[in-house]
Order: sequence, then structure tokens, then C-alpha cells
Amino acid sequence: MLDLEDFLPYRLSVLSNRISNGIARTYQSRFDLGVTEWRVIAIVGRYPGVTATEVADRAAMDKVAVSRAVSRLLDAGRLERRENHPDRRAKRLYLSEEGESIHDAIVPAALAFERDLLEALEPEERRRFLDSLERLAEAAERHC
Amino acid sequence: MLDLEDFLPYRLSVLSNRISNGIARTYQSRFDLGVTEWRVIAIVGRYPGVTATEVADRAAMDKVAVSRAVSRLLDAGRLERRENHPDRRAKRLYLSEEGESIHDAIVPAALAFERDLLEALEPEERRRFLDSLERLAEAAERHC
DNA sequence: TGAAAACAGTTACAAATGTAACTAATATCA
DNA sequence: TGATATTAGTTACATTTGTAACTGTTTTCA
Repeated sequence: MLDLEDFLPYRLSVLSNRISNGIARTYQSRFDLGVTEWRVIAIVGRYPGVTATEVADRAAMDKVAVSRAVSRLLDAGRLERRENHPDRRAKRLYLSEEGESIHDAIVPAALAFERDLLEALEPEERRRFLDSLERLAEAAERHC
Repeated sequence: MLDLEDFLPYRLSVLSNRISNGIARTYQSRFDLGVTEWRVIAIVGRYPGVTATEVADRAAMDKVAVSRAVSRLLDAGRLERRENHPDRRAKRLYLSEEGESIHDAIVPAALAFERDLLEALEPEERRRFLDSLERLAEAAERHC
């Protein structure tokens, strides 16, 4: 007998969607920004000069999704792209001034959201939880 | 500074997608079944006679998604639909024999998958983890 | 060297998903 | 009662996402 409401994969999926949508609401309408675009901005803000492939690896996103997000961000003037010598296949990505200002507007709200969530747990409980989450992620990687 | 790899919403999203895709692999190609269809089968198997709206509530799915999944499952002969007296708007849903056999084939694999994951945690750690997950879900609901 | 494989990124097409408007049935309450 | 609002489910349309095939570039190694 499988009770969906008690089933870990289902519970994780509901929680994850709820949180992602909650954060997304803070930037989607305000900046006309999708979740994948936001992730690209987050990665490029953290690692200026990354290539699209590196973004895909770091964000666990499909390279096609990254390509699309990058091209929308370029069109909107939120990213800049420069040559990557000597490999001319890849291009290095940087936030434009506008990209920076979006990044700087969203990051504090995102971190505050995370903090609010984690404050539902006692410090010790929180430490254990994040630790267990890491162990589960490793188990899932082994298993999939 | 936001480090995506350490950011809880991101970690949950990656883990959840990885697990969902891992389980989905066990039924997608074998039964030509999508994730939403599988969820409908799980709910109807657990609560025979539910209506589509109740499925949507229990599975945290959109009613449009449920409607589409139900109609595919009906076409494939995996669900049956009977009148709901006296309210003729809603219809009661049941697994057909074929639906039952799909349900019974997937449930053990899904539960085994969950068990394998949770065995990465000690029993006490596991109990704490699931408890914290519940607290987080409540916090997210309050916050969103 | 140079043919073949691997890689970065894009494009094109198919499938999944979200939003809004809709039909038909039931509930509300002046 | 009967006009209005609400509900169950569907349909239509737009957007997002996944998969496969593609271009151009670099690497590999016989």
C-alpha cells in the first residue's frame, strides 16, 4: 500500500515546488524573469566568466535550457558574452550592469526566504537536517 | 553572496528531480506512463471512488493536469469512471483490471526505491529527518 | 599529418504544463 | 421560486521543457 502523502519522493516534490514558486514570485513579475534565467544569473554572478557548459554543470540544468536562458538574457541586455581564447567554441559570460542590479535585488530576498524557512528548525536540528539531506543526495546519485 | 550549491531551495529541487526521474524510469518506458498519470493511479489505487477534484487536492496537482491524465488513462483502459449520485457534475474514479495490474507492478518498486534512499540514514537520523521535513513543509506553507 | 571522435552551443520539433475561458450541474438566498 | 454564485470538469491557447539532430571547433591518436 502506497500512501502518496507519506511517500518521500512526493513530499520532496511538493515542498520543492512550493518553495521554488514562492521565491519565483519575488522576481517573476517584477523582472519578467524565469526560474532558469534566475539560476543562470545566480551562477554567473557567483562565477563571472563561466561558460554556458559550466553553468549547466553547476546548476544541474540541461545545456539546451541554459542556451535558451542565456539568449533571452543577452537579448534583454542582462548578460555579456566575450571570447574565450584560445577555444573559440565556448564564450565567457558576465553580468551586465543591469544583470548585476537584478542579481543584487534578488539575492537578499532569496537568502531571507531560506533563512525564514530554516528558522522553523532549531539550530542543532537544522544542522542535522542539512547533513541528512546531503547523505540522501549522495544515495540518490548512487542509486540513479 | 549566494552559492547555489549550498542554497536549500536549489538542493531540494535537484534532489527531488533526481529521485522523481529515477522512479519514473521504472515505469515510463515499460508502461508508457507519465508522472501525472502515475500519481493519479497511485491516488485512485489508494482511494477508490475518488473524484478528479479530490485527486487534485490529494496529489497537489492542478485540476487541468488531473483532467488530462484521467482522460489519457480512460483512453488506455486503465481507469473506469462511474456516476456520482446525486451530484452529476463529479464522476467517481476506479482502477480497471489493467490499471490495478500497473499499480501493483509499480508500487513495490517505488517503495523499494524509497527504502533504499532512507537506508542511507540511521533509523534515529531518519526519524528526525522526516520530522524536520514536515516542519519545513509547514513553514513553507505559512510563508507562501 | 589527418581522419575520427569529442565538445560547445544552437536549432527544430515534440511533449508537458500553466492560464483563462468555457459548459453543465448544483447551491445559495433574497 | 428564480436570479446569481459556486463547483466539477473540459477545452483552447500560450509558454515551458525535453529530445534529437545539427554546425562549427578542438582534441585525439594511428
